[in-house]
Amino acid sequence: MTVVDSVDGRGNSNDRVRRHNLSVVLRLVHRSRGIPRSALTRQTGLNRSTIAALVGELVERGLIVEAEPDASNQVGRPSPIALPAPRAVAIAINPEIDAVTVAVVGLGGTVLTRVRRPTPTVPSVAEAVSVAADAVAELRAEFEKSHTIVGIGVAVPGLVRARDGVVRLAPHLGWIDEPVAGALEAATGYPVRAANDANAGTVAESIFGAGRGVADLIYLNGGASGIGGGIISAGRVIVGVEGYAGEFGHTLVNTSGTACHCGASGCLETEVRRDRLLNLLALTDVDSDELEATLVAARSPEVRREVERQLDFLAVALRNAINTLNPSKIILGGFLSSLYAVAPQYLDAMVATQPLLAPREAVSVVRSELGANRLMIGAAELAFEGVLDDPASFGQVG
Amino acid sequence: MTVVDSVDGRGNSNDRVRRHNLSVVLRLVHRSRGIPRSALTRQTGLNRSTIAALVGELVERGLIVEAEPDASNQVGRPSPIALPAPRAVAIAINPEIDAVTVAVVGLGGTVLTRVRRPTPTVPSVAEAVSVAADAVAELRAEFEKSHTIVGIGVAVPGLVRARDGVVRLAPHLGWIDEPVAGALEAATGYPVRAANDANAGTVAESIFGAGRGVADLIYLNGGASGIGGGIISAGRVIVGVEGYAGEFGHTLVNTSGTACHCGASGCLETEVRRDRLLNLLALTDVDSDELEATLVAARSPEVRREVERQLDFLAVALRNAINTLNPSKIILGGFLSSLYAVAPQYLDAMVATQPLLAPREAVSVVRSELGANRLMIGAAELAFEGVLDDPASFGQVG
DNA sequence: GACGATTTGTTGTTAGGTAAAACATATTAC
DNA sequence: GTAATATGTTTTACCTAACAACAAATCGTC
Repeated sequence: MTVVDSVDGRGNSNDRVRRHNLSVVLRLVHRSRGIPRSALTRQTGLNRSTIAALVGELVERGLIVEAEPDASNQVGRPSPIALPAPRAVAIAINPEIDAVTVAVVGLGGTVLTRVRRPTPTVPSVAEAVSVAADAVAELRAEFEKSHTIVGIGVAVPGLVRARDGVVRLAPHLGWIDEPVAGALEAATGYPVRAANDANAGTVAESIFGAGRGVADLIYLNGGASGIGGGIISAGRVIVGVEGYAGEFGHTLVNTSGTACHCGASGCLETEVRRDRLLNLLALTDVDSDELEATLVAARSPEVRREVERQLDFLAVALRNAINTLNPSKIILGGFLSSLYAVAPQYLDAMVATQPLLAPREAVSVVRSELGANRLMIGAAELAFEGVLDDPASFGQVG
Repeated sequence: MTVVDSVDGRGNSNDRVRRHNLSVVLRLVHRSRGIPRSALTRQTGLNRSTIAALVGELVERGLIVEAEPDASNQVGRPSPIALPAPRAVAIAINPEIDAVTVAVVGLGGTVLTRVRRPTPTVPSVAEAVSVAADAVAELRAEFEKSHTIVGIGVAVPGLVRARDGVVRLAPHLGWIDEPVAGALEAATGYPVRAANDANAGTVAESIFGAGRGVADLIYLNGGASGIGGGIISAGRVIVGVEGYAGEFGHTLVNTSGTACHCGASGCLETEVRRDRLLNLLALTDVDSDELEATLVAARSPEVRREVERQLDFLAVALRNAINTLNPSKIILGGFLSSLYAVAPQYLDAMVATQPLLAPREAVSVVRSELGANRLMIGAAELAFEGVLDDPASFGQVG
């Protein structure tokens, strides 16, 4: 692996080195939530004196703070702990069919506030933007004095064009080719970046959840509306040419399957469905925890059959993903995580036999670790991206 | 897109900047086969004087040469053309079931010599290594005086662990867990890197073939033994955690399909097979061009039915790949390219309806452009990687 | 055919960032 | 309490790229 990246064919000028190094250090602090300066020195390979200068600048800019050393029981002079500064925050927005959720998230992935604004009906773009902008205005009033809001990230349940944040299709919201990011920018004045919700979840799990420290992973999320996912390869999110990558929900898993809203048939998300489980369990409108508890407690053979049927199809999608992407971890979220919780050995057995031997030996299936805040954290990450890429754009020195 | 990459968390020291810039410039020259210095200035964003210094060092190291300016009909002082130096070469090796092919490939992807050494039977690793080492010794004698051999790249029809070049499984050669790279290093004294043959083909098409200038693509190759592939995303090869990524041949395309040697069933490569076409056409042991010519000329409805049946299954794999990876190009090689040549509109129609609308609008299917030298060029790229990453390791200055 | 405009190569100078070395400091081990 | 160890701090030196000024080579125009 190379230290610096040359794929874009851009050269490196002198002060870009500084920017790059600031970015590297800030990212390490961001991901770690508290890391000694000595560890920064080791992990970056930079000189002690250089790290001191970089950390100094980041502190001056208000992006990180230094805390007293841990009682570490280590020989040698203790090293101060670098922490994400509480000042820098991002706003995360997640429109859904029955509500718009808005949160303030700190650097380091801490959710400071979270408000859920129910909508009477499935919101149009204008409604969702209006509700969100209202909430943003309130949060702004609350946080603006004590914090610096770097921007807004939106996690949308649909296909989002990365370049400009246009929602190409959000089937359950009924949105088609809607410039959501642009509308939110106009309504709030903040820079807005939008992405698919499962992609946001992937980033969150990758940095702060079950994927910490894993460079090659696949995240699959089962939601009320369908199945989405995301890919991290060599530590980078795979977005594809326009940002639509990760749609594992429309992988073919059943040649004789039924038609899907996407136009094809036999898709993973037509076979593996949350509502089928709810129906069998005679539940309506429950949250994830309740569904999982009921599912785990269920003893009916019909339930067991349905669980295994769904896991059979999930295994097909996993086999395809493992063979084509060779991940070291597969993280299951939403009701897929619950399905796995009910019969882990059943799925494990299929994952241990269906993919090719070499890639299957390298992979393990785990449940997601982040809870309800996953999308907020992932969306905020979109907004932090600019600061993490170029910390020198934030705050002032002197 | 960031100018420099920080995903590995390494910082940037001062002389690494120089290495990086040398690498960027060399890669541009390598990929372009002849590029004016002024274009290097524009594409890197570096200063004229800096480019002059970098090019000067690369020339001194014997990695590039400068040629007279083109008669360009442009206002202003003409800019000399930077070309890959003829001196730097790599050796490419491709073991197959009936022969071992060895080639000398120049920087810039030019195949200088190519020798095919037939083997009486399917070679064992020892036999293949011995045949290859023989050929390498001869080529070394021929080239050593006038050229500098940077190393050896091996394209293996099987799963290769990237880290150490161990062949985990080459089904048609019957190789299992064989340290091929290590054995070749011992036999030749050169550094050896090995990879899957389809991955090598992907790299070759991406740099010099149908994928030139495309950052997000999928390559699918149909060989006598099966179907392999590779992924380029954001300009980088996706290898996965151990190097096994790209095995599209074992994507499920038929729920009621037959068992595959991989242990699963309904795989793409059990349904889409070259030998079925050969049987129908009453051909044996023909090369790609003959197969394609016969296939295109065939008028029998059985042949047409089989072609369409195979394209139906191929379309499923493409749908999955398009939905999950959102590429802008899909490149078909080997007999998949021939299949496509017979009925392009048939496959295009499926690609235009089965994937999700947004990603399918962004993708086009094309045939591979590189011929028989594809694997040699891709394998050589493995060997060039070290020099391209750190040109300062090659040659001497002063 | 000469002159201006334009583009690029060349040369010398300057600014800026990191590494290295020497010293200072805080902790553990004995 | 002293030695060993690890890390923070300060100063210095080196290296790289940018910049500016000048030179050179081409095209277009009168």
